[in-house]
Amino acid sequence: MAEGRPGATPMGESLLFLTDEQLRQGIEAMFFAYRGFTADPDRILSELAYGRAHHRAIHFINRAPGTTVNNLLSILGVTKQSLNRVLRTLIEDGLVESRVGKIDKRERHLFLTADGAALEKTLSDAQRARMRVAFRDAGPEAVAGFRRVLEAMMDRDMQHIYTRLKDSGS
Amino acid sequence: MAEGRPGATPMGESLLFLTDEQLRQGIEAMFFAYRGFTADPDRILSELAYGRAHHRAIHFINRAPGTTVNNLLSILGVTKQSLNRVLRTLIEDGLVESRVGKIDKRERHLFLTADGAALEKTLSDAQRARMRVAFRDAGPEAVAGFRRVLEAMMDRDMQHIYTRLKDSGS
DNA sequence: TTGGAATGTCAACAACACTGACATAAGCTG
DNA sequence: CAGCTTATGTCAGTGTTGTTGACATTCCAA
Repeated sequence: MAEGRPGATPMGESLLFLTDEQLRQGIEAMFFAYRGFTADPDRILSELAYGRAHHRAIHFINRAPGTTVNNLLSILGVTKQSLNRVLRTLIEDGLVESRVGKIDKRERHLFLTADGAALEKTLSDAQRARMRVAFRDAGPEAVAGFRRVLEAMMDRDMQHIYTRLKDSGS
Repeated sequence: MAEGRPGATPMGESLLFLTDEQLRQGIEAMFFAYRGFTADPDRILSELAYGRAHHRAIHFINRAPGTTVNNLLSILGVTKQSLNRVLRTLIEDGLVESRVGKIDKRERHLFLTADGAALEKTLSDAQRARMRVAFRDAGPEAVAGFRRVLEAMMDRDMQHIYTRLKDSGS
């Protein structure tokens, strides 16, 4: 989207939202909001001896059941060792099931068990509740803008992954 | 989930943006965007043997020069031990100066040195550059919505801190 | 059969958070 | 002044999450 009224003055009227001060406020808003964003799930997880990494794994396994380990790695952007530590505990605890691939037997396909799905629901209910309040308070146009800015802030790879997930879920 | 029809929805026009699917997309957008948000500073910091915690300290000391340790603690939301570890290295490396309070000598007031200010500029230039592109691509209305949603997502305490900082900086 | 891909595992390490305990200095209150 | 509180710093231990590097296993494909 290359914008830019051809004839308008450069600083005329409305590039105010691009001043360093405005950008800094955006940065701080991201920082404080992310804390709120993770606060509710974090509280639940800490009582279960799990952390954010477990939440993320559970979230995306729920979102794309049967996903392979490699696919999950590219979504989460961590090393396989790091993910493996988390997956191992989730599998040991009976929240995640790992099935050997039928076509390619090297691959492991990941699924939530009933217990895993229950925890996922608990976590995402809490996180969605906050998001719902924020969305409702801000209104639909604000939500559209929120998503537009966030999407533009992602790395290109993440944009693709995000879009792919988004389209698969609707 | 069969939805769609813009005109005749059960909830009266437009509460579509509050469906679970929409909320989940918002959640994933936050997750992926935050990765992008921290990516550029993280790259710079990793070459200097610093981490995100150092960045946050530097950012807020720059934002509120002379702030006390306790004030910084409430902004960052970590324990004093955690913050102290970071501050100690920054002071040792000559990026931050700690001055005993004149009125209350128990307090330490924190300032960036010239070197500290230089690093702050490097980091915030990188982070602002990405934010600027995202803001420009999304447009002013989207930016306003972005900020409205983020603000509504914060914990109440953080809303107050955020607002106070915002008003002090403009 | 050989090479490479996917996965898993072990070890070591670092950043960053936590709790708990204790020390010091300074301010405040009775 | 004595005693309590506050602000800060420090030490020790622990946990989660990330990293590298090395190596083994399995299995597909050329």
